[in-house]
Order: sequence, then structure tokens, then C-alpha cells
Amino acid sequence: MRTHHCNELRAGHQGEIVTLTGWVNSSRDHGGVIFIDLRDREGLTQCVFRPEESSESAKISHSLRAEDVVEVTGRVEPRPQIDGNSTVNSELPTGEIEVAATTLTIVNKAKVLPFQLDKELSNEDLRLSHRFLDLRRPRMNKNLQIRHRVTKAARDYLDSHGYIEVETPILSKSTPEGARDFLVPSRMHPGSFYALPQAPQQYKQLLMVAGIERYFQVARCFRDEDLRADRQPEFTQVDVEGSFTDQEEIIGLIEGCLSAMFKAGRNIDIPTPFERMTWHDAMNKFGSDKPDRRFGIEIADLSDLFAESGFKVFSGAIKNGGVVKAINAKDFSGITTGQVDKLTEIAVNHGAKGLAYIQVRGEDPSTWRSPITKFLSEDELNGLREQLHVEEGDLILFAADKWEPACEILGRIRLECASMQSLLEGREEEFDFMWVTQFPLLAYDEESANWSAVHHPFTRPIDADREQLQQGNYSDLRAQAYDVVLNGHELGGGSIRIHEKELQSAMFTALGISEEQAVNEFGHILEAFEFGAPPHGGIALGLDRIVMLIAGEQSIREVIAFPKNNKGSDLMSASPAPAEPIQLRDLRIKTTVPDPEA
RNA sequence: GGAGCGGUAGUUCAGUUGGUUAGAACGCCGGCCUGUCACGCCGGAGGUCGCGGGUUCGAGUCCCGUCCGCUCCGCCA
Repeated sequence: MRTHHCNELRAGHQGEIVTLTGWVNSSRDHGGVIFIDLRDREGLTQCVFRPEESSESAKISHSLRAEDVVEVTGRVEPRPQIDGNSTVNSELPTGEIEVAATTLTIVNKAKVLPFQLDKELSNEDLRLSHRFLDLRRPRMNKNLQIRHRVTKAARDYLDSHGYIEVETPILSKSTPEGARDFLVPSRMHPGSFYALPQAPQQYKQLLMVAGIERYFQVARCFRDEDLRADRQPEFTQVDVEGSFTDQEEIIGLIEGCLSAMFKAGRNIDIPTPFERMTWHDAMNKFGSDKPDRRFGIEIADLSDLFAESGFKVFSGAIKNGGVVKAINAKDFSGITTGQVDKLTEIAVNHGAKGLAYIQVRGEDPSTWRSPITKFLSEDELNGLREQLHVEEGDLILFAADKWEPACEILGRIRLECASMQSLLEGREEEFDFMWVTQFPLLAYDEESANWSAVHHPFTRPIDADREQLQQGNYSDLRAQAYDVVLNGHELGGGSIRIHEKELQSAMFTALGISEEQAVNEFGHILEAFEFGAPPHGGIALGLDRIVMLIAGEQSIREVIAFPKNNKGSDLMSASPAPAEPIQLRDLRIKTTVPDPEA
């Protein structure tokens, strides 16, 4: 049996007889003396095999290959002086010592691996199909350890604040709103399906009705939507709900929880309280409900300046009830034609007809290079210079549209400018936490002519807007909803919920859900609200994203042990896979897709 | 559903205006080596250039189609 792990032995252990186990990380065969670096999950220890001390184990050691599993027994020795030179390896925590092997057992040989563990691998397919090897790499091993510590910190923190973890069903019911569900056919109810939960939303509210008062869950959630670097079909939320609470209490709780998580995972102290910004301000200044504020380029409103402009694109947009907005990308007047094209494409993809810009080559507007300055008056140009603090070298970009699309266009453009200018490089240690509050409650979709819930249909309007909702006046309602944002990533979102049947019914009416449908789909929660439901609210944190940011990774796949690829496949187990005919028969399911095996 | 980028040795990549037998590094195999730690030295094996078609005297390179991967948009209450 092993006596120590591979990151444990130090000079103080000198003379002890120890046994280490692990994988051969590397071997250096000098013909006579042989070194191997033995690796376990904790680290590396050098073992040395000298023929004069143990001819048998030295002989065996010649056959060692990378990733063989071995057990080594020997004496802890200080690294010697050779010809007056120290052989201490200061790069290695165990570099002051080595284990002079007397016994070597090859526990299990390893084939040559399909990739080298000490080299970066761009072929993610290969990594995922051999994930059990990929995870051996110290970086991945470290990521899983960070994930464990961060999760534990969240659990401990919430526990210490009186929140108890309750498990809610994975086999659940399909909900009409929201993301596409994963369906699970029921054998005992042919033709009927469970759905995997997109979130434990309704269950946790029912736990509040049940008098649990303070609930949390490290909850697996499922959404059958297209994937991204920060999206997986199954992902984990730290789901929290409390009764007799309010937005302030939840925000304070989560600030403490995130602090504990970042402390545990990265040993940094994040300052609290976080800054707050209303959704309207976030959109207005940053064109996003999850602003990245680490660089400037704030959006300015120039509607007053251009209301009567001779440039009809601007004045026309304003007369149509829209706005003219602009950003000043400092020191970016040297933008290339290709980059202008790319920015224009982004603008056009978001509904703009084009992208007006000015390359500022000097103090005097006459030196400005632009397709539009010839349409602008001297007053307008001077006003522009003043309001945007224009200096030589700047690049001005405009959007003229309705308020929200104009904000969104410039929001996208400012992110792309930051990327083109590499404004975020080398700033991995900056953490800008913030809350975005007062989201709109409802959004109108022109195409379907329907109102839909911006957060979800259980979200409570702010008290001042409650009457309006019940009177059927759905424009500009504000929600008691809040998102916590870090460096442009949404870490989590929550709200104070509706706990009264009448208000919930009014909400369903707003969403075009008929009474019959409401009873059918949400009857249990409407009924529950009639039996003394306490006021309640909560939040859900995206654990994968948080761990990703703490670990400094670019994709949540790097912090999930066995993630799916871009198409939702697990390349290691080859799932999803066709079902056996007998399984389908039991489920009374017939597929219309031809069997690829046939 | 759409856009972009990519696919050449086990891996990471290079491969010029289309032109000899498609290269390098690491890994792998064999040999040498008693103080290395990315050990070193000598030798060797290893390729359907994703797949299919086309242009051409000649295609890794050009054209068309297709498959796969990643990133982004749509989507994700």
C-alpha cells in the first residue's frame, strides 16, 4: 500500500522508507541510472533506479513507458551534489528529494496514448472521445478540483445561512413556455412523456408553499437547444429560493455566496456590495443586459443633436420615434476596410441598414474621413466632437433606429471593437461584478403578436406596476428581477415571484394562456397559491460558467468531466444512439427515421 | 436554420504562381548512454493530404458538391 502521495515528500522525510503509486509521467533512461517522474493526482515525485542498489528493479525500470501504473518502494534521499552542481529541481514542490527505488511493481501496463498529455491538443474530438485520458492532464485535474471546492463552498455558505438542500425530480413535466424539453417516454403510460426539468422552478416554489422557507439545490438542468462554448444540454445551477424575503436579502445572500465561491476556487477576495445598474441603463450605455464594463466605449445619445439634421437617416429615425446613438472607439481610426465591413455586417445582421462611421484624423472636422460628414452641418460636427470627447485617432460609429435595436447594435459593435483592439488581453485578473435590476416584465413579439415573459411567467412585477398588469396594460411593466453579471457573462438570474392566484392568473392572461390551459399546465401551482403561499423569491446561479471563469477557461466543457460536443453527442460513449427494437416496442414508439445499421 | 474558420503522419503544424519521391517537431520502434528532470546521441517505421466529382499533361494546392469539428447569429421563459 502507498504511504504517501506524490506531492508530499520533502527534505524532512529524508531516510524514510516510502511507497508511492501512480502513473509514469515520464522516464529518462541513462543506460545505467534511470529516472521516472511518478504522477498521481497531487503531483510529481522523481524516483531513481540505480543498478548497484537494486539490480532487479533497475532492470524492470528499463521497460517502463509513459502512463504505466506502478508501485515504487524506496528510501527518501536528498537530491545529491554532482560535480559540485546541485540536482535539486526548484520547479517541483518535491524537487529537493527523490525516492531511491528498491522495489518496483508494474501494476498495469499502458498502451501508447492517442495523444501526449504534456502537449496542448487542438483536436477536441480526440480529447472528448478519450476523456478519461484527457482528464489525467494536470490542468483538467485541477479544474475538477476547483469545481469541487467551489461547489462545496456554495453548499457550506448556504447551509450556514439556514438553507437546506432538497432534491427535486429529474423525471418531470413538460412546460409549454421556454426552451425545448428533453422528453422521456413512459413505458407504463404508452404515448405519454416525462420531460427533464429545464430548471426546478416550479418545484422550488412549491417547496416554499410547503413551508421549507429556505431551499437550495445543486441542480442538474436540461435544455434541448443549440449549444455554445458556454452552453451544454445538461448543466448545473445552484438553485436558491427563500420565503418572506425580498430582492435586497437575495442580493446580499448571493454576494456572500459568490465571494465564498471565488475565495475557495481562486483565493481572491471580491469586493461587495456589487454595483447595480437598471436594465434600462445597461441597455442605454452598454447595449446589453450583461455589460462588460472593463473597457470604456460607452454609448452616447445624440438624438437632440441630430433631431433636425439635414442627414435624413438620422433625423428620419428620430421623427419615427427612434434615436441616434454613437460610440467613440478610442485610437481606432486606423480600422481596416475589412474590419469596417465586419462591423457593418454585425450592424446589418441586427437590423440596421448600414453602419455610419467617422475616422478622426485630426482636431478639425474637415480632416475627418467618413461617408457621412458631408451631410452634417458645422454645428452638428462640433457638437459631436464635444459630446463624444473626440480626439485625433478616434473612430465614431453610429446607429439610428428605435431605442432598443439601436442600443443592441452598438452593444455588439463595442464588443467587436474591443476584440479587434485587443482591449481585454492580459486582464484575466479583473473581475467586474454587477447587478442588473428592474428588467422588463413582458416583451412584445411583433411576429406572433404575443406578449412573452422576459424572465419567466412566475416573476413578480414591481409593486408600482402591479395594477397595470391586472388591468391588462402590458407596456413598460418592470419586474422584480435581477441578474448577477461578471465581465459580460450572466452568472445567474432570479426574481421575486408571484404568490397570489389572482396575480398569477393575470400573468397567464397576459401571456395568452387560456384559463383551461393554465389549469392543465400549471393547475398544481395555482392551487398551491390558494393554500397560504408565502411571499417568496430566489435565484439560480450557473455553476458551470462560474467555475469556468474562476478556472480561467474559455469553455464550460473544460470544467465538466464528461461534456457533450457541439452537436450534443458524447463522443466517448457514443450517445445518443438508436434504441433497440425491443425497447421501442416496450415503449410503443415507432421512429420514422431509417435505422442507420439496417 | 444562417455565417465564419478549420480538416495534411499518432499529435501539433508547415507546404510558395498547380510541377521531382508531401516535410519539421514531438511521440512511437531499435541501438548507445550512471545524474537527468522537455535528458542526450545514432538509426528506423509511419500519409487514401476528410470524402466524392470536375478542370488540367499534372491537384495537398484551383472549381463544385458533401461530411465532420469549432466559434458566432437565430434559439436558450
